[in-house]
Amino acid sequence: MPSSKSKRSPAHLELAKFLPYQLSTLSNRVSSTIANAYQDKFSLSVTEWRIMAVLGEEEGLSADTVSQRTQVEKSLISRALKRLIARNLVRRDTDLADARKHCLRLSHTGIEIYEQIVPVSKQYEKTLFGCLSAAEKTQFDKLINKVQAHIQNIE
Amino acid sequence: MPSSKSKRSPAHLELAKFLPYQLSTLSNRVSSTIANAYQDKFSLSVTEWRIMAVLGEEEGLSADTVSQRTQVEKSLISRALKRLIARNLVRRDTDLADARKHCLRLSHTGIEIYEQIVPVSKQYEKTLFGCLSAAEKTQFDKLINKVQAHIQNIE
DNA sequence: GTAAACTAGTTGTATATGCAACTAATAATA
DNA sequence: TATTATTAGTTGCATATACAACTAGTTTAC
Repeated sequence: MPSSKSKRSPAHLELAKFLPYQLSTLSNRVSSTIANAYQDKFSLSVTEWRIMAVLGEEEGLSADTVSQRTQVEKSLISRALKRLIARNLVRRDTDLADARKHCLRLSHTGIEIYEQIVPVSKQYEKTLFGCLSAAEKTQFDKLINKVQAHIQNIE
Repeated sequence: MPSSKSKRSPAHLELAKFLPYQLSTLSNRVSSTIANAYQDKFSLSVTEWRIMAVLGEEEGLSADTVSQRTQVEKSLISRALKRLIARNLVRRDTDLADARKHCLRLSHTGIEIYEQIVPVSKQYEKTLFGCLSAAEKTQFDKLINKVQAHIQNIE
């Protein structure tokens, strides 16, 4: 005997419980909030800021490496770098060993800006994820990383 | 006495532990994988599919409601609807009570396509998040919803 | 050592996106 | 019942994005 409570449709998707959807709407909300802040306060796009964040962690990377680290398309990196260099936030030197490559680093001004942005970023993280306890935050991070690694594997 | 192990920079951001960044890269990876699948198999963009998913759950919604449910900008909804209606996947009738509003629902063809996509979506969720146990999945969902609600509150 | 294959980065171009201005319909107020 | 304010939806436009083609430099293999 079939269930008395039939579904709306034979195959049915509950969007509210569909992880890719949940993940995407949360991520979009977080990203756009932060993007607005970077734009308003520092006139930087998220891509531009990500490049700076990566270079703030490690100097002398190539554009290609930055692209891999940030998960941003290399053409976007190229155009974003053009703007950052024009604004004198990033320095670019040609690699002595391989003339195709460039060594990227934050300029003096870039470092100053970077150091202004870092606490702002941290504050946003605190505000947006402030409802999570330290344990929950760790848990969240662990889950994200687990899925991240898993997807990287199956690709 | 200062710590013997000084940081690279006074204010420093570890991107690998920065939740907004982690969330964004994971979400982008998941979304683009699924977007490619929808495009290849059904010639639907993610926005188009989301509209169908929402209408598959509830009929007769207005474009505005669809916009709120999907978290997609109303101009994008408008353009995506134009394509869906042109392809005869969605029907649009003018609301009898309020001539500004339209009642949207999946067409007969739309329902057929919907029912083809749902299992594909579910399979993608299973594949992409397959590394998580049922408990972890629940936990992940709970954390996402908690943050989601929190952000909605502070906005 | 030269041709072919590969890699780093840039640019062309088509499409996606999102804000703001707009039209049309309705509701609220005087 | 005019006048104004709101709301639903569309469209204009500027910018963002992404793929693919391209240039230039380097490596590999014959």
